Amino acid sequence: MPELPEVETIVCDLKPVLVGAVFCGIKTEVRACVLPSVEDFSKAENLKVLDIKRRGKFINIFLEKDLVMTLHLRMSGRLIMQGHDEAALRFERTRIDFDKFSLRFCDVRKFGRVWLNHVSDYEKVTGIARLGAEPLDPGFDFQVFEKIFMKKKGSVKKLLLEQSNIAGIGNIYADEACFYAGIRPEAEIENLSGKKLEKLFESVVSALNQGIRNRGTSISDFADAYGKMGSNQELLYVYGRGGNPCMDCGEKLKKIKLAGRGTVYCEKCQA
DNA sequence: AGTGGCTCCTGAGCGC
DNA sequence: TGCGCTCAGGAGCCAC
Repeated sequence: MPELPEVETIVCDLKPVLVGAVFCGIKTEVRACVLPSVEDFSKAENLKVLDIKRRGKFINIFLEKDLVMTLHLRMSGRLIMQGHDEAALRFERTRIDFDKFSLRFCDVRKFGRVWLNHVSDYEKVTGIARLGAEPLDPGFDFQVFEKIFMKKKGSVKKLLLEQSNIAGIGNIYADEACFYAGIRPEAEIENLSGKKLEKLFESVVSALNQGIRNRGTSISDFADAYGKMGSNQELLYVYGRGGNPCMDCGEKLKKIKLAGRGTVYCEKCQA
């Protein structure tokens, strides 16, 4: 599923091609996923793309006339550049046409969303306004991290997954970060020592950066803007490996359900 | 106010 | 071979 590193990969791929392109129209087979409505997007026709930026797992495409197109891939979304005349891709739900190419939004589960809003209210409408810290910002240091989790209650994993704390972490990188840090996902955050919390901070940042370096984790659905797989799945220690031996100690990895998500950890390495 | 659980959705994988 | 069941889960929403 696309998390911060996957979305970052797509945005970096798209940026050089998309900036300066002209929006020509949108077509969809899932009307409920295009907001406020397909018809509403006609007001953006013939407008030029000024910039594209990631925020958490959201993609924001800034257009002329203070309009913003926002996309969220949710669980199974892909965003792939194609020529106008190329056939629809597998599970293609929505196509966003620009003058020189078309962006195909493929999404098995139809959870993905595309919005068009004015810059003055896009953050509120899309939920971006509720996002917490951006973990790749230069200002995101341990002091910031510590402050976020101070006075918070609940399991480490649950808090990492809440987008209002830190934006962009999903199930894969939450499990991996917990493994790096040697912390059990179900550990209560208030019981962590300062040293452990610092280790968790470093682990979160390095798990995300490793994902970006490897152009994302392609477990089942993810592909970059050119339709190519990432390679980070080859470097995962725990996610998706329940029942297999721990790569560090050989112990059988444990799989549980936590915060409603499949969760894998090593009972020996993660105290 | 905060939280747990339900909901959206469909393909893959499995047992029989 | 094919049917039906279970699982995967990001995030909004609602009941308590």
